[in-house]
Amino acid sequence: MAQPSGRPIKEELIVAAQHLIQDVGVSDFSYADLAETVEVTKASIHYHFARKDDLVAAVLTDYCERFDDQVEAIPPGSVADRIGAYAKLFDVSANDGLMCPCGTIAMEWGAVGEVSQQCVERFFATQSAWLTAEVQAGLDAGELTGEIDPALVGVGILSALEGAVLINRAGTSVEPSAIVKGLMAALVKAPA
Amino acid sequence: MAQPSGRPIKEELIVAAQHLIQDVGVSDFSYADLAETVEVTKASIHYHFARKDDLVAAVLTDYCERFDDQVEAIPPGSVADRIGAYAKLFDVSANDGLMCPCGTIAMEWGAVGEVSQQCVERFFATQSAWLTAEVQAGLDAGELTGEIDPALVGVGILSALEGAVLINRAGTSVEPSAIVKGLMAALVKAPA
DNA sequence: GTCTATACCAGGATAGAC
DNA sequence: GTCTATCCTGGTATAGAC
Repeated sequence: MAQPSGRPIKEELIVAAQHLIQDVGVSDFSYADLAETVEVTKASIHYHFARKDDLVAAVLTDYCERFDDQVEAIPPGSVADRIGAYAKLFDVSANDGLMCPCGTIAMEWGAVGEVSQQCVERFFATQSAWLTAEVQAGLDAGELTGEIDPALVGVGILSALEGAVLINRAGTSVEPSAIVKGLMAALVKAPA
Repeated sequence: MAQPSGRPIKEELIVAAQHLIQDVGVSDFSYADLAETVEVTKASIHYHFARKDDLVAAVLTDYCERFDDQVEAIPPGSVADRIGAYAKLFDVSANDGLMCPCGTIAMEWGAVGEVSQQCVERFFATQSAWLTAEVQAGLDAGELTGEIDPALVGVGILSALEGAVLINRAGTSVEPSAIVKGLMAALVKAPA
């Protein structure tokens, strides 16, 4: 992938583009912006990613992959701890106040190609499923209590996280993980 | 406001622009799009709203006002019912699958002016406060139970609603109101 | 694989007639 | 208050030299 000598420009482009997409979205970042950040010319970027949507798709693919890695790295433990750790992945402090890239795409849905869309669809489905499974495990283990529909709570936590990231850009300042903790508190059975 | 004869173009522009903003966001809608929808020329739009951000600010002001009206119209009743009715305001089926305009602005934060930003900040603060007050009322009335921090749950429900609207644009198809119902279920004390 | 230069188009905004 | 016509800028993308 990376040449023996010289920096791996393609990777640099993906990283910088991801940052821009998280900050201003797909439509509002330009090859000119990216060129300035990475210190190459627009034409060079086009060499690596002929069309803008190729770059966007590469960014999303990369993001989803690395996100999955982070989720897999969550250590075993109580469901509350695991979901707490998961929620921290969305925190403002962990992401420089930037959006989740998949969240921005959801909003700019019509502005990206099919590859990107499928990537984002899969992301939300995967995260929903992971959370649902955790909630189910919590119920099975007797760690959670009350009227709980695992699938609904799973997608609910994901929604709360995405929404929390969003409104934190607009005056709110409550970390996504704190919000989920607040919602989960009522579901966790008090230890005897 | 509206002329005795002739249609109130300014209102029409605001309504159509709001729809566009909810659909594709601020940056991705153009005066050309709007001109086509309302069947006037770009120049005419500029007569009513000299700069694009004037239009955006007008749209947001109008939206927030009408949203507040809808919230005020929620009938008295149990907290669960009231929050349920509130959540329905966000439903996909009630909004043609469109985003909450304030949600789109939160994402495109840097692309709008101060007036618009303040409007959105106030919106989230207001909604958060309303939900928090309802949760508090539910606790006071003994309707809700468990480990509940009203402020955290209030902003949590708002987050879940905004997030649910967002991910519903990307493959998910669970109504925001259903999600909130699922989260609330665990907080509501079973009737004796 | 990176550059300069440029084609091409669309967006926001303005001027000025009607 | 609406129109036609136009300006200017900035965006994506391409051609072709190095």
